Amino acid sequence: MSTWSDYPILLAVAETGSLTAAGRKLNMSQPTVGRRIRALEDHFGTPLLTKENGALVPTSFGHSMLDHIRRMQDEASAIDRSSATLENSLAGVVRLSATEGVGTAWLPGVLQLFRQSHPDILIDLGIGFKNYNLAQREADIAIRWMSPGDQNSLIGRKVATATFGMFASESYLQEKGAPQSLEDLASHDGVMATIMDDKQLWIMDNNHQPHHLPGRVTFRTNSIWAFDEAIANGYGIGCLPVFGGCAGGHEGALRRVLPNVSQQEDIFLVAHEDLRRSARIRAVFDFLVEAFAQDAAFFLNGGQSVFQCDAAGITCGGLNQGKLGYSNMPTRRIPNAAE
Amino acid sequence: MSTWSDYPILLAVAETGSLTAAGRKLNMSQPTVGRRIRALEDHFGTPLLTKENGALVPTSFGHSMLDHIRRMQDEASAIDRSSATLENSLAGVVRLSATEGVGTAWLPGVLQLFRQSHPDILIDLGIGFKNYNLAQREADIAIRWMSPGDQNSLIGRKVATATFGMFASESYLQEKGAPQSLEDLASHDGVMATIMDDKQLWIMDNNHQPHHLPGRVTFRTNSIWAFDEAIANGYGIGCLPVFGGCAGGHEGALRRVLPNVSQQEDIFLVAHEDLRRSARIRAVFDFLVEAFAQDAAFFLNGGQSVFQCDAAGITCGGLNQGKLGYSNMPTRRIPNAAE
DNA sequence: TATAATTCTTTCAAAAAAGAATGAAATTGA
DNA sequence: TCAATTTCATTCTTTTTTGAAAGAATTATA
Repeated sequence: MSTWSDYPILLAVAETGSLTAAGRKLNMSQPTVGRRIRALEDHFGTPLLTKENGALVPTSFGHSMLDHIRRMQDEASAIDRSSATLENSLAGVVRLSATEGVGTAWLPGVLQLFRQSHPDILIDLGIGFKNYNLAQREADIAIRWMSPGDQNSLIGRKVATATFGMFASESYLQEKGAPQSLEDLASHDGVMATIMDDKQLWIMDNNHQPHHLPGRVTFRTNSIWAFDEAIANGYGIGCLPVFGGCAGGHEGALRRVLPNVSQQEDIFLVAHEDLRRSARIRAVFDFLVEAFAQDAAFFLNGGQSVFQCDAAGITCGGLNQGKLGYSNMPTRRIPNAAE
Repeated sequence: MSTWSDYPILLAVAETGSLTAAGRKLNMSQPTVGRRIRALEDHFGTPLLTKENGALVPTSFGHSMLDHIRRMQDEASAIDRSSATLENSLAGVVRLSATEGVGTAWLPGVLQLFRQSHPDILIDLGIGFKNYNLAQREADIAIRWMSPGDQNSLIGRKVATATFGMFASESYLQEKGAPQSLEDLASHDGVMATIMDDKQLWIMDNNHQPHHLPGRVTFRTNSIWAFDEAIANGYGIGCLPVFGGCAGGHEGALRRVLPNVSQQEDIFLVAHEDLRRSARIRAVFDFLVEAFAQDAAFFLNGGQSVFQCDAAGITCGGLNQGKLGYSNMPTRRIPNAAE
């Protein structure tokens, strides 16, 4: 038998640094992973991985081998993608990836609406800081803060513009007072989030570099919820989206400071070119484009989402869904950030 | 488990057109091949092969899949090649590919000499019309009539120039007489061989196109031995290399016609760039370069090979091997071509 | 330093895949 | 048209591979 099936295993071990983690990732037992690696090493007569500081690291030959394996994987992914376009039914799984804020606060409710017209499409929503690899089909569609550029035949579409403002808790303001100008920020505490890929969340200048940074950073996280909690608990001033869902958990407790200072970021819907021909993926994509368009004011100015307040219907698949609120908004939050 | 190991199986079936032949090629049983293909088809939910005129032919999706699989195979081959360069010992197998003429008449004796200094290198000699794919490592070194050009990172080295002349049998000449000029060939019978890749073996003009073709072609083959036999049996005039080994089987029975007409073709030694670093492959390569150089006159003018007649020694691996003839020249030939 | 936790190796029973052999279907050639 | 050959499907047995569990080694933590 060919050694090809062992290659993705080697790749997983190299990426995770352990046999156990690779096994988890590949849904196979750790002994099997170990055996397959050893089989490869026996076949090539040379070690492929060595233990370095407790982690398994590729040897020199292992590295050169992995270069080739990654290119093999690109091709294998292309096969998987093109197979997805074969089936033109409006049934099956569509994997969606989104950042925490939009993904948890806005998406589930909106997609509830989608289910009405497409009951056989199962949405698999991956939330997280991790950028799911669309080329490898870890996700079919991603909602991102950045355009994909021209890389990897990804297509990106700007679907909304979100406004960010500066917020602090009542308790913080009582203690330190509110800044009256951008310059005042230098004498304030700041809470930072690194949720948008690698960008820090703060006021940006025209070159997309943060400026008027706070005098002291008191908390840093990659979770929008922990971020939110930290601000609410008086850690300092933070830059939050004005739209309800994510900053809204403590909307009552938070005060906007420097209300004329705001920051705008575009939201993109990203998918792989190959998948445009898949009926069900296209259905989700088109629905989301429409949904974002309908809720443009929500992202831009905050307030109520049209989907949340029964104010409007959204057409989906040609059918006007009528006025439809939703009830499964997430209510439970991650506990206090200080825990 | 991943489907990767099924990909080369699909490739083999697509290339051979049958499960049985693919099984032979891959050293696996026909039922297994069939099962793996079906597993792939189940996985992708679509047929990959259909039966057309008795042969298995890829479907449209199968075709697009095979494109990717071929690129995967290029990478897998690169892994195999680079693994060959790891091991720097002068032991192991070196796969050589050569055309019938040089491969059977000249090579075995020459390599006998090589064995003296490198007893642990096993030469695996593949003779045949088929051009072994060096990129896929079907062979490590090939002796060819054509330079590889710049394709596939192959390196080619011109090692000899062989002279071809026109030959016919005594019996043919008695019946039809000998041509006195190239123009006379138009009224003669010709025997054609297509042994040099796709080139026909005949007198070439400056553009490497055959000209002064015979009035009638009486026999055509891709075997130099059948070719040789056909000429000896009076089928007509043929273009043969002047060097002993291959035309030499009937040297006594053949007469050269138009002795001032000759044709020269270069012989190339070809290997993959990646394999230059392999000690044992390099040893064979360098030895052959030297051997061809020593026997330049043999290929150019015919007569005795220096290796056959104890006339000279050849240095190999820095050691002068001294005068060494060899005894295992092939004596048995393929039987009469008419059989 | 000792304890806990994690990761890898080994062993053994269970599951999966492979090959051999037989039979059916299709193709080729007379 | 029929026999001969080739190719593919099916069945059964053997072999290989896998996962679970328990033990050893290493790393992290108190």
